[in-house]
Amino acid sequence: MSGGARDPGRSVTSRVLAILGAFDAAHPRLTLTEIAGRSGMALSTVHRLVAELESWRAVRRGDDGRYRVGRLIWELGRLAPDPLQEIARPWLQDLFAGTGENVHLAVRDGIEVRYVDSVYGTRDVPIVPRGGRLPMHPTAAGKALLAHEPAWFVTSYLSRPLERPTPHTIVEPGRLARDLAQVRLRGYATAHEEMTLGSCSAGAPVLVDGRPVAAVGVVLPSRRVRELRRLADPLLAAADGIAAAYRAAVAPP
Amino acid sequence: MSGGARDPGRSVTSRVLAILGAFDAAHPRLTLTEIAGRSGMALSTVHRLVAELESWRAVRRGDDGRYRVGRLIWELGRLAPDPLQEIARPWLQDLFAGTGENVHLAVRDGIEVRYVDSVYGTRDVPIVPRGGRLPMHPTAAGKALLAHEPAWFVTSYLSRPLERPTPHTIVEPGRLARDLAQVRLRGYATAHEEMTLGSCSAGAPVLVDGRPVAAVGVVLPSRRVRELRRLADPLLAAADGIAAAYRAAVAPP
DNA sequence: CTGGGGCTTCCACTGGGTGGAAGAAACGGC
DNA sequence: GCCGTTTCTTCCACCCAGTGGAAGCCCCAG
Repeated sequence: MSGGARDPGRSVTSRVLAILGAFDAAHPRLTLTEIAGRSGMALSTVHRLVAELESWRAVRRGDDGRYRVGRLIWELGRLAPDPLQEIARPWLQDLFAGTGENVHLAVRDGIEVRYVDSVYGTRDVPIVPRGGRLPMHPTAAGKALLAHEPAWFVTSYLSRPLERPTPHTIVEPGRLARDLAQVRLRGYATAHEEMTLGSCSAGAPVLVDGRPVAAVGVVLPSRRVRELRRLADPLLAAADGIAAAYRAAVAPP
Repeated sequence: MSGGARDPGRSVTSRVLAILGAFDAAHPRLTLTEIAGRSGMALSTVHRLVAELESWRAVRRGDDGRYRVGRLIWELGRLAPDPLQEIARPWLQDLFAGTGENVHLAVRDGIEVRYVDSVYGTRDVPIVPRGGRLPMHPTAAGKALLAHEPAWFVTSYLSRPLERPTPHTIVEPGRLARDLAQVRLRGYATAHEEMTLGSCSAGAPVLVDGRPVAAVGVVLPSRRVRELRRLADPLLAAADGIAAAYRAAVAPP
């Protein structure tokens, strides 16, 4: 460009993105003046660029005269992969590095847990393959998620016959409900040979705005059950770290 | 700009948006050359702009060398209100204009239906206020939605004691399941004084990729039950119209 | 070794971009 | 209803950032 550009060296592209970047979770509706202030540009420049963005429906002017993010961006946003996994990976790596145990990341899929990522060494415990799905109540990650689902979901989950992959699986609604209450209290769930004989695990929920977005888990051979306690702190730290990072991604500074 | 611009009159802003607009549901991953082709710009221009977009994380280069929509856009997309209501309104208006009956739009919220919009005249049937919530099984819109939820959801919904606001409410799991099968077959649901004595209704699901995104409904006073049949066609047309428009919004041309 | 497709870099040329300022419109206090 | 304040819109002289053709690079398949 040119003109009396007070700030030469700044590209038009960066200006356009600065305008879009002025919107965040804390400021989803902005006036022209606010956009100018937040993006550090002259009001008239913002005025012109915003008008063009509006004609492309990248932003939209509401009835209140304020601008919001528009439909074009909404549509494009759906094309981007959910960054959950990407955000979580470093924490999984750290957790694995710090403990040496097999760790994984899981999300709820209907009434099952889906294991979406894992970091593991050579420990001899069974690994659920990526994308693998299991019922929720016999797994630590599943219980961590279930414990934080809305009451109606938990109630309806408990009010049906539950699978029992091992004799240790908890299938009595009352006992399972008490277990879940315990999970909410402690902050993490455990499972002792409830899914597979020979291994136990712990799982902590990744809570974003109270919603269980995912769960982080560790698996150990049963003979080392006692060590689960030791793993609780790093596990919770990882889960909270992921939650904070995810929250930050959804609501940038 | 300037230079040998083959296409003077085109602003930088429009170029940036044309690049982003090159991505759609059918083309979520694009090479540089493809972006250039789809946006009608010189490769070198695209190269430079895309590099800058990447530095802002508006796009992102995958391991395969192709570009995808980036995190910035993903984050911004979450700030835009879901255009469902906006998309549906014209169809609701048309439906109301064509039938003269009170019509509404509803979505599922947990295990209830939430009425998010309505268009109504002076007909003397009770109106559910915007944002109002009701159980799913006694309402036509609720049954339209429920009928297309995944099996696990329906099963668990049916396997608990169901509220019975009127003596006509269907609460027997078997009968309700048969009713839902019927809904899937006919394409729309009906409710005869199942929620409120004195009024009946019909509801059709808005199906996008098989998912019940919303439901459109009409309410009549009970004495005019017979007219529900007559309303089925326009109702289904509206639901399909909304589905097509919503689908188009999620996956632009 | 050669051809080709996709990506990257370079650079002479130029017209689209800039922001201060003035004017219009909407708002709010009295 | 009047007037000061805030926000938005329009205008325009100035000029540098943007453009795209072309040449070079890299990798892979034949």
